[in-house]
Amino acid sequence: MTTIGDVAKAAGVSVATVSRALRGVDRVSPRTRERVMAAAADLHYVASPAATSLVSGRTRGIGVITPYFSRWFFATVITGIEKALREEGYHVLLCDLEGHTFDTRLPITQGMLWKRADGVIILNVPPEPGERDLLDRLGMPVVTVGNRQPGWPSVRIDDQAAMAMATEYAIGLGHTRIGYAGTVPTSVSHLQTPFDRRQAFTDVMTAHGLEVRPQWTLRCDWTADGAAEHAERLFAGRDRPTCVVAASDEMAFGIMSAARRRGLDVPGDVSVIGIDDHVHSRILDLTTVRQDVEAQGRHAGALMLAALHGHEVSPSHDEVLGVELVVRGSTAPPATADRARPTPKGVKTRTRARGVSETLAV
Amino acid sequence: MTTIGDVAKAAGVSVATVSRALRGVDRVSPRTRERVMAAAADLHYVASPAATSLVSGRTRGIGVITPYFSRWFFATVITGIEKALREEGYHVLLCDLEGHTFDTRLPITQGMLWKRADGVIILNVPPEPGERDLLDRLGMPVVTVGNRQPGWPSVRIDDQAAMAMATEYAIGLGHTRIGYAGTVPTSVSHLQTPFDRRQAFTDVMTAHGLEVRPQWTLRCDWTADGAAEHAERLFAGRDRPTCVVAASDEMAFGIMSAARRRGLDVPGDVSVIGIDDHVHSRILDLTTVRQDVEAQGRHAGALMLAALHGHEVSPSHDEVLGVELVVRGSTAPPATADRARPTPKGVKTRTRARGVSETLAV
DNA sequence: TTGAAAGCGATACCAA
DNA sequence: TTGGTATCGCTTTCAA
Repeated sequence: MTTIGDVAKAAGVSVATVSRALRGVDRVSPRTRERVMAAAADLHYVASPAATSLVSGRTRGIGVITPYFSRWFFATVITGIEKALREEGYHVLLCDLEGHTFDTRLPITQGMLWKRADGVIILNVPPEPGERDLLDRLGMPVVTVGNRQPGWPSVRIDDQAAMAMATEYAIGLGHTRIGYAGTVPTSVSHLQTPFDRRQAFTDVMTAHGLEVRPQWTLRCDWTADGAAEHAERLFAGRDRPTCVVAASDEMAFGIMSAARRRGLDVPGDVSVIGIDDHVHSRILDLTTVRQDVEAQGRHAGALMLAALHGHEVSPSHDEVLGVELVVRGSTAPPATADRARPTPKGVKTRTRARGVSETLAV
Repeated sequence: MTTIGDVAKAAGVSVATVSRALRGVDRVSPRTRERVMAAAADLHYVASPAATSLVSGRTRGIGVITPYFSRWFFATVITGIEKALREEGYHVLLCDLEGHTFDTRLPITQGMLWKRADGVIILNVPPEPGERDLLDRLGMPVVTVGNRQPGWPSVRIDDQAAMAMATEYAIGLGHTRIGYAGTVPTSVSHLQTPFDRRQAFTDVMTAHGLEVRPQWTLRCDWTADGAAEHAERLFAGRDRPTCVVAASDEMAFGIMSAARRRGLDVPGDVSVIGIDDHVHSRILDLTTVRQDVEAQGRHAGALMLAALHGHEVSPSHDEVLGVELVVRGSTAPPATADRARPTPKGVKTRTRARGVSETLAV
């Protein structure tokens, strides 16, 4: 393993000069620098991050905490984060919480990530109290994605607005018998996204004088399989909704599948709408409210870099990316409703939603 | 930031003793250890990985190189890796190659990963020559997933066997007009999985005296969208196959979608079969050849840990996990064929394939 | 512009 | 069983 000393020897200068020359800072004569660079290249020299980190205090690593790495949404956010960070020579330390409860997390996150990272990006999970303490104590920059946490800047969409858009669209088609998928898990009732989306659904329904029927609310986890299972039971009954609004596209996939398995036509017998615009939503012809997931990751990364570069990032910074309705073939007016306002299948309509409410001040 | 010195002072011992007590190695009197532990806990002491790494030479980080980590397969493998490594206190450094060509990769992988990691796990991509050099020079353990590379142990499935299983099944149903999706990208023609699967398809077809028609071979990338686009063109013609074998489930999704969009019934007019058993394959009722993706990640992680613990891991170690046929509703005998060997839709058949050909010797 | 030397925070060897 | 100390590889004053 070649060290800075080897390079110094080869270039005939001191290690201090090598350090300065290689980092491009400070004054070093062009000729000296050239010699140093040549020697370093020759020897395949790469500075030891451990040594650099020990003296400088920074690691060039950013911890990313995610509830489920393998789910499309999270993996895509992280892709965005990684791309943004890589440009500046930072890298991602992955911390997947899958399979851990609120209680068993701390040891994982603790020594595992802290002290190895210069900052942390937290996806969609609220911090455990011990983690908050730790982060406050360490004073490292934190950015959240997908939800707001007091004291930390965030990047997200407006979950309520997104769900309102989906629900309004369903109602606008003439549906009155509307089911819902995406309840708040009782084990982690503090998850903002499930809570906000359900809230918005209920609010919009109520505002239109429509009833939210408990028996039409699928109490499933946020997976396609889970939704399919619950939806099959729903569709088995005689008294079923003409439309189901799902809080995520993956659940919507499950619902469409269950409907067809029960011999129901989508959208003829039942309409389905989701939120996300998952990578498979186009081919499955799902009407949805689109969010740019990778962009959220990129923005979070940029925010982190800004903080790392010493730019002031306000804890109240709240970057809300826009969403848009993407009408596809899984929705239609209800079979029995009057067709005063038909939206012909196949015509793609796009509606812009709220834009960025506050932009990154770099 | 509390250091080992602070703990030593608080416990009234030397730093050397603190180091020994905390790591649990060496002999330290129980009473001393207790005092040290108490002091450390009190001060929220966590050893600096940088300092530890500088002197010990190890980082407890494992680099994971992946072509696209937001794709289901890769994200799932990485989940498995992360779980295995975390148990032993190792963590994952992500290196996504997406958007990089063979030529622009080295700088990314170079200083970014090397020297920060104790080992590297490479998913499905062959190493760039410079990377091979680097890895050989550094002499760090390497494990590959998804394909074999000379000199490095691997974890994978038998791609040829998997594709043979799919193709045989299609032929066994009576199909003779069979299309294929999953060609080898010309830009990276050395990718083993695409190559092997296509090879096996061709071999099996030939062995049965069946023709592989170029116009029925979809030259698409390995995404659902790409496959859908190409498949729509295929299904637009009059002369179309009665079955399409896809080298991945995601492509199969696209093909099913395209067929239905063209008014064709699946499996009535065209059967579709894939490889993977993607998380959505069950709800989409896709017949496929199942592989345990997360297990591949876990095994790769275990292999890496074994190497790190100094156990001998042979470079020729080749761990081949079994696959199994999962029959669902996307396949049926061709409409025009004689139905001598019908496989009733809805009856799930599972066939065990080759098992692990060699197991990890720890 | 360059070099010498003092840390950064741990580990591990050698004494005690 | 414990403590002193050299050492890991680099950055960063402070002098020259």
